[in-house]
Amino acid sequence: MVSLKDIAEKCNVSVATVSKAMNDQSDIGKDTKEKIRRAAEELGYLPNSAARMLKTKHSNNIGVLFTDKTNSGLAHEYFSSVLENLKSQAELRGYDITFISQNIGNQKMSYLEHCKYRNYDGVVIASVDYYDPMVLELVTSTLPVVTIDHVFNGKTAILSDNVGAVEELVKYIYQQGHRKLAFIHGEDTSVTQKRLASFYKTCMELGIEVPENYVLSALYHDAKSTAMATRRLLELPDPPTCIMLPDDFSAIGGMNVIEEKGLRIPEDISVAGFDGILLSQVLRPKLTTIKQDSVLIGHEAARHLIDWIENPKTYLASQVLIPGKLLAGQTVKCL
Amino acid sequence: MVSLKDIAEKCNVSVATVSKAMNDQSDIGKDTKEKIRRAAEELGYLPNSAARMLKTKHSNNIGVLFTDKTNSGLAHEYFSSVLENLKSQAELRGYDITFISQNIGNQKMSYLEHCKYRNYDGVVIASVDYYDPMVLELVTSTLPVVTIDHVFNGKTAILSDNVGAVEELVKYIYQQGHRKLAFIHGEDTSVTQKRLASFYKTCMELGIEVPENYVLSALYHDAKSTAMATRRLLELPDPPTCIMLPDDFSAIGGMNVIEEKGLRIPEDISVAGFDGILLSQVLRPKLTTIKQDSVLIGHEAARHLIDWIENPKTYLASQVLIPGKLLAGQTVKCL
DNA sequence: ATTGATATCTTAAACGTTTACGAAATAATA
DNA sequence: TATTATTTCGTAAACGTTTAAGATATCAAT
Repeated sequence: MVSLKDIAEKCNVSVATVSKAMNDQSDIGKDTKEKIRRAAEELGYLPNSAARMLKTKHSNNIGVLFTDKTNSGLAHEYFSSVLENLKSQAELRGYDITFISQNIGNQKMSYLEHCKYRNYDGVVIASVDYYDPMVLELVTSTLPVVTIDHVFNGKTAILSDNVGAVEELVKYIYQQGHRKLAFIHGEDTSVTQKRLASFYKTCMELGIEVPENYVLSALYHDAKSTAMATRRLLELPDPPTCIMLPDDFSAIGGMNVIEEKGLRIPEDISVAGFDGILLSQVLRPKLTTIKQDSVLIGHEAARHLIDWIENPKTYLASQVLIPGKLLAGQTVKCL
Repeated sequence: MVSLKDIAEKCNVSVATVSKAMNDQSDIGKDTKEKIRRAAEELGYLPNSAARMLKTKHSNNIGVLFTDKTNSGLAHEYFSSVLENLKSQAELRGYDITFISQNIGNQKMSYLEHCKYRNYDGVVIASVDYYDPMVLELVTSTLPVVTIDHVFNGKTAILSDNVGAVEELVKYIYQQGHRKLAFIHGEDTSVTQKRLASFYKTCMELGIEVPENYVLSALYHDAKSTAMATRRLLELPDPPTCIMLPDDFSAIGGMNVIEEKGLRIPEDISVAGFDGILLSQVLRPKLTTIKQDSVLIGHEAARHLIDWIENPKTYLASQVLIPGKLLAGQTVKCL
């Protein structure tokens, strides 16, 4: 490996001069800078991140914590899209992305310890168990942390506007004439709580009564459990005219049940999804859903984190609300 | 940060002793080892990866090259699953995973340069343009490299058995009585070429003639283009009785077209997918497809790469064929 | 008692950078 | 001309490890 020393010898200058020349410091003459840069080019010089990291204490590397404990994680199109865009934006700003894990070499360590070991400049957390003590340890550290769809005190959070989205969706369904609205939600998370609260609140504002048995629990990204919940709704003595399903993928489970019962969507019963993944726009009938802006969410996560990293003194942690967008498909009938 | 030096002072030994104790070297006494370990624990010692990397030249870090140039990439369930399982297996073996990009800090660099800069111990490549000069540069380097679904000389490749899979699928369809088999393939890649060749070969062996207009080109993971291709097939004077579609997701496009034409699957026409993603098992009718074992592929990629990294002298690059599995659904009718 | 082997620890250099500080040369100012 | 400022470069230490080589002490064997 060719190092600064090799360049220094070739140019008859000191190593310090070479270092400063490569970093474009102001105290090196213009012509020597030229000379050094040319020599570096010729020799095929590449800086050594380890040495640099050892001195400067920063790594140009951000850690991401994604887990797949639930059936979400990387397999979920929403999160993989967030990750993809986080990655591309980070790359533009000159940062690498590596997954935070729990052991390196043969040494077990906590998430935070991993971050310190690798000298990550910052961390983004998404799709994890936010009540895991190890996650807690991480977010209570002094590292710049941005979380997605969950807020922690003193850290910035990028939040898909679930409250606004559900409100918009409910109002849209109301406008189509529906008054008997059911809601199947996913497992209990802060996101679920927001959606559910927004559902109740909007219904109340619109003067819709929501029978207790119109609200059921299923699992995100799980066709089977929403199929079961949907069946329960259909067998009700007074079934709803429209069902809001946990997400676009699990919606398929619900739609299957409906069609197996000989009912037609949306003529006999309406449904709506959530997420706005590619799938939703390809299904027939096209799914009415809310598109979560995973592209912007990924970008903003990277942007905020790197702003924080690079201006730790002036950066103010905040909550960034990313609006969703109603995709009116064909699954909600106008009564 | 607490370093070896701090421990050394506390224990009245030299830094070297501490280092060797922590690395469980044989030339340190049992009781001093104990003492040092305890002190390390008490002080909350964490090794510094940068310093370690600087000396040892290895990083316990592997680079992965995934791109999203096509509409595949991370958004594709197959690849995200491969990545997920690559990640989990690498973690078990004590390696971190970071994405290979093209610029760090404000410095543009090639993939290979990135790898050298970060001292990656090895690289896995998947879902990229394998003819990109920068990719070529990477695979012709001396780094341990394992590629997925593409083979390079001297490197190990983890290959989903596309040839065997297509053969199995075609034979299955043949057994169901079909003789007029159409094939819509994705964009031209080595995977596509294998599938296509296997399709032709198997058909020939079975004595099936394949009219030229039964083989059409579309795009992977793109419902619209396969919809178009499917339409072309349906409008043929002598249409096929079964259509093999590029993959499970794009299959939806084809199935939509068929149903829009008033035809029923599989009563009027049969279809088959490829990939075996979750979606395929949730569609109604359930899709007949080939499941690519993305879990094993991810695991094997990690296993081979790390074996290579840890035994560079004895490791022999090879090609690992991972069999697929026929998932017989309901979309291929028994004639 | 001398030698050699073994076990345990230390010394010191090295990895490739960055950076505070100082030195020398040159230019500007009084 | 003498002084001060400016520009440009070098010295040397530091970051936290690892490791070859050496040192010391212990112990067994001759």
